[in-house]
Amino acid sequence: MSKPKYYITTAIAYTSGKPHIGNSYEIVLADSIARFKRQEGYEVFFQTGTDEHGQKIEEKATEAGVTPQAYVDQVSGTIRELWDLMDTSYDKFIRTTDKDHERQVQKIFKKLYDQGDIYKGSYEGMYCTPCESFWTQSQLKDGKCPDCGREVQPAKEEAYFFKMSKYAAQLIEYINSHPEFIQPVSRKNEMMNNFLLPGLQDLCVSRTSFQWGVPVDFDDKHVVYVWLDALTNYITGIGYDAQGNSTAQYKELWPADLHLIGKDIIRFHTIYWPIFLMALGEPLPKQIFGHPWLLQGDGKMSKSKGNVIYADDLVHFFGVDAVRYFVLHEMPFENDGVISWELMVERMNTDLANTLGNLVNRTIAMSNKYFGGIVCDKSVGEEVDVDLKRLVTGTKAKVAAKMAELRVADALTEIFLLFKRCNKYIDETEPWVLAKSEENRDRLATVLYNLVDSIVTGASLLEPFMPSTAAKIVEQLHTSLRAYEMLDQTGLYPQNNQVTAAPEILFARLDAAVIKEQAEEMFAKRRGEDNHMEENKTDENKTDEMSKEMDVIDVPIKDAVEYADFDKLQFCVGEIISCEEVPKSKKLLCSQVKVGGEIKQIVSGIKKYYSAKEMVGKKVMVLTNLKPATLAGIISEGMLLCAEDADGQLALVVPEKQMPAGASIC
RNA sequence: CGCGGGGUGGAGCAGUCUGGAAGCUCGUUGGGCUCAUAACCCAAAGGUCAUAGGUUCAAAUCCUGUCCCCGCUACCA
Repeated sequence: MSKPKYYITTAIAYTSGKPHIGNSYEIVLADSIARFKRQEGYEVFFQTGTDEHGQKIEEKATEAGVTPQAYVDQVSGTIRELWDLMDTSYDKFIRTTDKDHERQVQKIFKKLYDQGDIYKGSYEGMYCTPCESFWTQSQLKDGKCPDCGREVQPAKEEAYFFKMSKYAAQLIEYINSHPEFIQPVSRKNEMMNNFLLPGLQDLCVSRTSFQWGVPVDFDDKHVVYVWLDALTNYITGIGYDAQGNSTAQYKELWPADLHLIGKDIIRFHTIYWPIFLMALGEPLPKQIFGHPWLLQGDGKMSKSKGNVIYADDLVHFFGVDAVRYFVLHEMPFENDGVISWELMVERMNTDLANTLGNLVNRTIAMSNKYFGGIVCDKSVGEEVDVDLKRLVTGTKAKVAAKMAELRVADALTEIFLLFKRCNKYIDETEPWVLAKSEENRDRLATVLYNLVDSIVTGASLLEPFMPSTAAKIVEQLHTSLRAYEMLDQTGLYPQNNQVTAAPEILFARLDAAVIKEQAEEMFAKRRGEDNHMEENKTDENKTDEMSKEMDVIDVPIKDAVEYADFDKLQFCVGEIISCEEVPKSKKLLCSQVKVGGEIKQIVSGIKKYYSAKEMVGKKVMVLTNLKPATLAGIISEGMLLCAEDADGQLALVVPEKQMPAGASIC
C-alpha cells in the first residue's frame, strides 16, 4: 500500500528585497509541518519559491541599474540561500520567471478568456499624465492628483477583467460547507462579511502600465496581473497543464493539503484563488492557514534604521536550530509574536541550554562517571519510573494532537515537558546518592537507562522542529533516531551500549548584554555600509552608558555643494501665530507662520511630538522658498526645520537667542 | 466616523467563538540538591483581566460607550 500524500506550500516570497526574520518564519513553520508529516508516514511534497514579477520589481531594478531579470535572479538566489540556511526540506523551489510557469500562465489566461470568464473591458477613472496613474474619484485630493497635486483628466484604458461574481455563490457555499477551509476560523468570518457577502467586484487581471510580467500572448500590450500569475504557482509547479495534459505528479498531488500563508494575503488565497480554480474546473485546496506575524519588539523594524533582523543574523549568533526553535515556539496561533534580542537569548538560555542541553550533558556525564559510559537496564524499577514512562510515552499523542491543529508552538511545548520531566526524575532518584553504595548499583543503572531511553524518544519527537539538534543528541548517545511508530514505547535503547565519553555542549548559555552589544555593532556596521543616516540604539531601557553613545549619530556625508546651491535656499526665522490639527490626519499640524511681512501656511508632520497649542508663539526656522505642495488637501508653503533622531523623534530647531520673525538665516 | 489588530501579575503570551473557581513560560523571593552548562528540583509572592455602564444566578468571556497602543493607508515638503 502506498503512502498517503501530503502537498504543502508556502506563499512564494516577493523578490523586492531580502526577507527579514518575520518573512523567514513562514518557511520554517512549513518545514516543521512537512517534516512532521513525513515522520507520520506521509509522502510529502513541499513547495516554496519566489514571486518575481510586477511593477515594484521593475522599479527596484531600474533603481539598482540592472535588468529586472538580473535583479530577481540575485534576490531569488539570496532567498533560496536563506531557506537552505534554515535547514528547510523543500522539494521544489519554483520561480515565477521559470519558462514553463510563464507558459502555463499564458495558457491559463487564454483558457479563461476563451471560455468567457475573462473579458476585455475598460478601466475608467481620472488620469494624471505626468504620474501615469489612474485614480478613482475617492482617491483624488481636492479633485487633483493625490501624488503631485496636478490636474487630472477623465480617461479610459482597456484592460481584461475576470468575472468574479459568476462564482461567488459557489464559493460561499463551499466555504460554508468546509469549515476547516480557512484557518484560523476568525479569518473566515472576516472574508465572508467584508468581501463575499457584500458582493464581489470583477477583478482587473491585466496591466499595461509596466512590462515586467507575463505577457498576454494574444494581446501583448498587456501583462498578466501578478496575483493571477503568482497564485497559479501552486499548480504549475507540480505540472498542471491548462490544455489537459497535466503530469502524473499533478494528478497525484492536487488538491494541495495546505497552503501556508501570511495573514495579510488571506483574501487572495481564500477568494480569488478558489475562484480561479473553479473556473479552471480544478478542485480547491483543502486548507488555507493564515499565520500571524513575527514582529520586532525593540523599535520598529526599518531598513533606514539599519536594525532589521534577518534570519542569517540570528543564525550567526545562535545557530540554526535555536532560531528555528525561537520562531516556532514564540509564535502564537492567532496573534502576532514578538522578537527581540533579549527574548531570543532568554529562550536560548532557559529552554535550550538549561532544560535540554544540560539534561543531555548531565545524563551522559553520570553514565561515564558511574559506568564508564555503558548504559544497561538492570530492571530495578520504582514507582517514579512508571510516572516518567507514562509521560514519555504519552507525549507522542499529545504532539500529534497539537500538530493536527497546526499548533506548532504547543507541540514544541509538549516535547519540552518531556525533557523537564526527565530533569525532575533525576532529582527524584538522586543518582549521586545511589552511587554511594554498591547495593544500589543496579538501581542506578536502571535510572540512567530510563533517562537515556527517554531522551532518545524526546530527540526523535524533536526532529521535525530541530533536525540537527535531534541528530546531535542521538549521536552523543551512540544510537539513531527512533521510528515514529516506536515513540510510544520504552526500553528500546540497546542494552550495554556506550555513550560518548566527551559530551559536547549542545547550546551554550549566552549573556544578553553581550549579544545585544554585538548586535549593535553589527547594525552600526551595516548602517555604514548602506550609507544610511541613522544612529546606534534601538532599545528603550538603555543604560546610562548607552545614552552617552546616543549623543552621536553617524550621518553619511552627502556630496559637497557649491555656495550657489546653498544660496538658492532661503531660511528665515518664523513665528507661529496659530496652529491647528489637520482633520482626518494622524500626523499633520497646520501652522500659520509669520515670516517678515507675510504669513505662510505650513503643514508639518509633527503632531506626534507637538500639540497645536504648544506650537503657538514658538520662533522656529523655516525654509521659505520651498515650492508649495498639497498635503491632506491643504496647501503648505514651506517647511519647518526639525532635528530627527534614530527613532524618528522630532525636535523643532529654534534660534538660540531672541530673533524677530523674518530674520534671515545665513 | 478610512481599514485592521490589540490592551490579562515585572516581561512574553494562553484563555474570549461555545459565560461557570484567573492559567502558561520567563523573571523575582525563599528553600532543597550537587551529577551537570551558577545548571536542576520544590515552594511562595505578585493581577479590581484598559475603563464606564448593561444583560445574567454567574462576565476576562456577551452588548453599548470611552480612553490608550500598534500595523496598513493617506498626506511626514
